[in-house]
Amino acid sequence: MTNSSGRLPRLEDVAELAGVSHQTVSRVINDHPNVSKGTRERVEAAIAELGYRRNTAARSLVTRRSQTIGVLASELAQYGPANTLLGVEQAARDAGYFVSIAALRTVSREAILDTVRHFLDQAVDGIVVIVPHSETLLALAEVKPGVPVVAVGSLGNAAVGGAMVDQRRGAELAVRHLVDQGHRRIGHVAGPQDWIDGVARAEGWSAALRAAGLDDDLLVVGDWSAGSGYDIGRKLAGERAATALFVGNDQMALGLLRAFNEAGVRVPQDVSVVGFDDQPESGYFTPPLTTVRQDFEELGRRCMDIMLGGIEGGQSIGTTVVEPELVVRQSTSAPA
Amino acid sequence: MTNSSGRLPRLEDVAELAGVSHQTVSRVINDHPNVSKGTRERVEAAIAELGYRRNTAARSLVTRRSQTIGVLASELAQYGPANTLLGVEQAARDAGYFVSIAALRTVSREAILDTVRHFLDQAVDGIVVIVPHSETLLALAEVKPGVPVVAVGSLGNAAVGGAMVDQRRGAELAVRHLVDQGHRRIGHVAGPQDWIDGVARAEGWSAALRAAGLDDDLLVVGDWSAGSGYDIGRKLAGERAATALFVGNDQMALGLLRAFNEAGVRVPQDVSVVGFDDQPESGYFTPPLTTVRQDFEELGRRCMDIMLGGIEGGQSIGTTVVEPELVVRQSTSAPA
DNA sequence: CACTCAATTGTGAGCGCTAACAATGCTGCC
DNA sequence: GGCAGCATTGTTAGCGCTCACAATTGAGTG
Repeated sequence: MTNSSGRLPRLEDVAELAGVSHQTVSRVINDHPNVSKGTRERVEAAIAELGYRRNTAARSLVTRRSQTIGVLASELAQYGPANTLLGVEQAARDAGYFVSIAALRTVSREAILDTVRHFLDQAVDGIVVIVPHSETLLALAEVKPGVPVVAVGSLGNAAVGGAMVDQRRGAELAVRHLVDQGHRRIGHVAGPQDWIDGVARAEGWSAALRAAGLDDDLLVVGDWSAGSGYDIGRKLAGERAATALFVGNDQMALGLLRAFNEAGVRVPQDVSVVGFDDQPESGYFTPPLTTVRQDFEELGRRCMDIMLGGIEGGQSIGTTVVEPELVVRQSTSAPA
Repeated sequence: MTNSSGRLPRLEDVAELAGVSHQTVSRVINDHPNVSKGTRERVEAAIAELGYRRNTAARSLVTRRSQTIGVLASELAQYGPANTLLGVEQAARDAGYFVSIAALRTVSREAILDTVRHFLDQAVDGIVVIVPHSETLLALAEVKPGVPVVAVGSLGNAAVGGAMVDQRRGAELAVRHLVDQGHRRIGHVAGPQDWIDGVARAEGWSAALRAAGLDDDLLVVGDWSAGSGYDIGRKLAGERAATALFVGNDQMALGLLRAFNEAGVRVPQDVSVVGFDDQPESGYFTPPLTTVRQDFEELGRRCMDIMLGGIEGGQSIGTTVVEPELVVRQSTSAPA
């Protein structure tokens, strides 16, 4: 810990103190096999005494690796992406990687390419993309970053790894729950159709209905926000075409609940509502929301598993799917 | 763009193509003054032709700067911290810095010191701390990172810069609004008292009440979660001591609203409720929530202003305060 | 006892860049 | 015309590390 020279200690200083060459110290730090036990202990003692820490810049200059993962994200203020980031960060740091982030303010091909370049300037060892728009994959296909890329929320492709929650399965869970309760007219308040999840949930809803021999003609599209859920809710309260609604996310469901409450439509007596995500607040809506839970942190962790496989192995990049889970609360019941 | 050798181009390659020395190229990249117009243009053309990008590792090896800001955060899944991060990221990237993050899973002196070390390994040029616990500042005082540190949510101290929203002022805004409407018994559902904001809002509430000649004896402490708001709401619904409640954040207010609804306590007719934060959903609660808005992104941006001042100037580190704003909706009215 | 072979340790070069200094060319001025 | 003084460009060294290879040691073998 004592630092007489005012300069940070380097390999050479440790070597001198331990009475070995700098190369031997390097071997100790990097866990190379051929170092005798005694030497290793002497070196480790010297490292501890000087409080030596390896200079990352020098290391990455020669190895051409930065021990850094770049996370390219949009919508970071949202529950899902934020928790995915948390999962990625945890797994990355556990694996000895730094995590660099860049938030996309607008999602466009240009912005994505720009940010990838930003990361390449930093010589990241891999890029995790948390941008749930469909066009992301297209933009990614265009750039050849030369490092592994894993896209969250997609199955990826030959060049890009993927980690996703099975959205169609989640939609199916929600619809089946409603069908089981006796509903026959089940509508869907979808997310924007340029979002991967927006499309997947709508498809899942549609497929599950058709599998049950029911019509899938009651579809409205929102923008994920509580505000759009509110607007749609006002409209739907007037029509009353469906006895149950599968809503694309919990926030829209919140707005919808608010609109129904204002309009005197009772949930679940008049209309049943199922959300998607299971945010921490969803159990405290009025009424508490039946919804589909996604484990975002797990998603982030899996994402890093794939990434590490891609970095270390170098072989073709993988894919993983996380299963969603239905959480039944009080916003659903049998139709009147 | 053509890359014949398979290796990334470096300074030397650009120099050769432009017919100058590598040092001149370096000067062009770094915007040094004494380069003739013609040379500069020739070099820039060569850079464009080769698609040259500076090697960050080599640069930071010699300059001892990484152009990276470390963000040490906890509770990143929450609305406030997430948006603060967004503001920091934007300002940092605009200023040409990379942003490295580390999330704290548990807040403790040890964990904070550990993470600071993690950042020092990376040779960050500055550290932004988004950890709203009171003990954070204490832990930070202990470590001498050798780089500027800015703590969000505090005024900092001699060694640590600060950027905060004026919490006491926000609490005052809320209380004054209730007093103006005629309330005389105004309770507070506080956040945890080991959080800076939890304490500051409670103090602000207390001070504003006493300034109005009212009692500040109705205080309950929650943990920020909707669940704790719900539990407290059930208890309060039975007591009915206050005609108005200032709740520490919007999530607890949501839980409280839920409990009141279940218990048949009408808001605002029976009890008025004010929240804090103004999350995007708060306008869609039942009823829409009167609350105090904090501009977290602005907070993050200001934070980086101070940071940049500390890095470039090197002089004593600054402080900034962002003003909160009252947003009146439908959860408050005159007492019955 | 000389020789091979493996285990361990050391030596030298160089990753790509910037800082410090040296060299060059050009202007103006006495 | 010669020389100071500035603008511009080049040269050299070295940041701290890892890699490739060389050197040394010691054990095992015929």
